[in-house]
Amino acid sequence: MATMVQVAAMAGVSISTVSHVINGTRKVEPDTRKKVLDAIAATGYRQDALARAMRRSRSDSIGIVVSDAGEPAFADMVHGVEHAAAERGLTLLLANSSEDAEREERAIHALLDRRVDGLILARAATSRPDIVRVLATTGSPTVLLDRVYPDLDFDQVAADNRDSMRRLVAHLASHGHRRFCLIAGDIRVPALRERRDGFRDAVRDAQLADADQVVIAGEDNDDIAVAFRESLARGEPADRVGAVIAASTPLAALALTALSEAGLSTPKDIAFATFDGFNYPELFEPSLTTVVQPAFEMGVAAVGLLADRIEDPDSPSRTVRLHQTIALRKSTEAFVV
Amino acid sequence: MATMVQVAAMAGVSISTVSHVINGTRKVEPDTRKKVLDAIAATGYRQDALARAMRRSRSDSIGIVVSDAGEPAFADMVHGVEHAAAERGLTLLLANSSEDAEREERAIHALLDRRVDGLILARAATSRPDIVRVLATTGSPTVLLDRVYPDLDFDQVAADNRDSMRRLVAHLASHGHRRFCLIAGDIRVPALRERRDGFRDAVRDAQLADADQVVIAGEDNDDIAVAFRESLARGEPADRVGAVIAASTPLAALALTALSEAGLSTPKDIAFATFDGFNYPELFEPSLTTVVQPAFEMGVAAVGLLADRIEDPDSPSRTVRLHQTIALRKSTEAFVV
DNA sequence: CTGTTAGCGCATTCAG
DNA sequence: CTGAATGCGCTAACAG
Repeated sequence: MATMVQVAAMAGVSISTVSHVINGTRKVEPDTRKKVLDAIAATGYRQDALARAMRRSRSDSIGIVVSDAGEPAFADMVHGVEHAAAERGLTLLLANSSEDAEREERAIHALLDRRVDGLILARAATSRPDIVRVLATTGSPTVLLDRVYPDLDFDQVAADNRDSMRRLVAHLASHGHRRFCLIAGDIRVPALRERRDGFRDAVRDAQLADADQVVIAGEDNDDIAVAFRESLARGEPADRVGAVIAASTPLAALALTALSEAGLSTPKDIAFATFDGFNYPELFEPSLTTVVQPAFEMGVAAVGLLADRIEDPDSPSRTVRLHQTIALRKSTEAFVV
Repeated sequence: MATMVQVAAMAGVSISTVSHVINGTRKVEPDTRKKVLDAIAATGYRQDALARAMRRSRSDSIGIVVSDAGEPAFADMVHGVEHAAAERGLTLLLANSSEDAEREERAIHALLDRRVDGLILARAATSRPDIVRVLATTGSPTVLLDRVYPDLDFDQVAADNRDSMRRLVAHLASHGHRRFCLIAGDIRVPALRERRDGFRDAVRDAQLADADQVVIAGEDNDDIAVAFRESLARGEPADRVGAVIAASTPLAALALTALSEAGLSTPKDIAFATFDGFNYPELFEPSLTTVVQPAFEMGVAAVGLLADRIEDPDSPSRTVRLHQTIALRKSTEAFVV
């Protein structure tokens, strides 16, 4: 690859002039400017991003670490981040943590060591508290995405999980459902914990009997599946006043499998709703009532906060909560009262 | 952040010694070694990947560009690439092209400008031929993934699309199906073109009447949907000897929607099979017969070829074809003959 | 076994 | 309006 030196030689100018025409960083005579541009075209010169970043101590790139960019919700967040980053001329470096603390740590360090200007982080369920402390002490601009921690002094972006769950359950309760089974999942994940809390809020609001509600939480999805099957076997929460709510897509998959095995059909025997949902929800039979994250917008918002933080490292940190919409579909269609 | 100079100062040694203990690149007295290690721990020193890459002209990182890491098949390929890259101590930089030629080009350049050691590329349908020429002339180690071009002199990894389609159709034909509708999609995409060709092979092999076969190809999925609906309206290829085959996941989604609108049920009225498939295939009713790419293994293989290429830039290029398995499920369950 | 030194390619003072 | 010179943090000769 050609370097500035060769371009400068060919154009008969100094490398400093070349640098300035490339970056538009000072006035240069149209003639010399043209000579430089021609030389660039002739040599196929490209700026070396590494050398440039090293000299400027700034790379115009940001990193994002998510547990799995293949999960629909994260995929959309990544799309939003890409969109917003491109708009600001930032290159995006993406890494998966696979929901594993060690891989998460490696990914963060790999990104930091490459001198990204900032980091967007959707922490793994088992994420070590240390990692976030490191970020704080080194002062690397960081925004926490989707999985947010209220006690941490970071910029954060998430959906209004608690309120959405509350609204969902309130809606179902207002249509006569009195008995719920919430498959809450791994409540070490803040989003899932928030959804669980929203469920409790709603139960209280609607004055449902606590004894009629089942909440299944746990770290291992296989255990959760077992617990759910047992719950179904005990006859909870059927009887046509029951509803099952899955707090995430993997949990929904597990729940639907168990329901089908138990010979229960939706919404005839039991109502069903989920958060996040599947790639092609319209293809499911019945179509599933789903609380949808504004994932793309969350990604955009994260980049916005990050860019501001990079520009002004000392401003107070902000948390953005985005509204989730509830798509009511057939799986919770009101039974005849 | 601390630099080598500070570590060296604290340890009372030269920076060259620091470098050597970090990289284990020459013998150093256990005592001094310990002093250096202590200083590193005390300062929280981390190697600057940029400076190191610049000096070594090698970054120990590779880039991958796919149309959308959120698509299940690509997500799995990315997982495979990550796995194999981590195993070799390579950092992975991932970018989406969103099936857009311009964004693809930007992504490739962003990666190249950051001096990745090599590139894995699943080209967009509209990918400009130039881009690949640039890669060839600059000699950047590159492997083409999933979407391969037999006339190009690159290392390539793909599934045996043509043969898999041939086997699938042969199977269906042997169970009595005589009339097919292949939703082939955008045959500018090599994988889709190969599948189309495999279909033709099978029709010839089984001596099916050409006039009974429908192949719908096109660049725009909406147009394809319209064409498919019209085909169904004409009564093709129903009558319980018909089968619909979708050549990719988005095409399957479109096909299933149209079938359901037309009031046709599977497999009672019509058989259905697809390539790649959905995230949770077991949740579909009926379960769908699917030709599954060995996506993870394809990712692993791509990294293998790339690492070899980086090591030996002048070896002849290789193409790896991986076998696809056909998961037979209810959607093609044999009707009673 | 360890230290000194010359760049990698670039942005940026400081002089002219 | 332009050029010369310095150093970002690091590795790899080279010299002791």
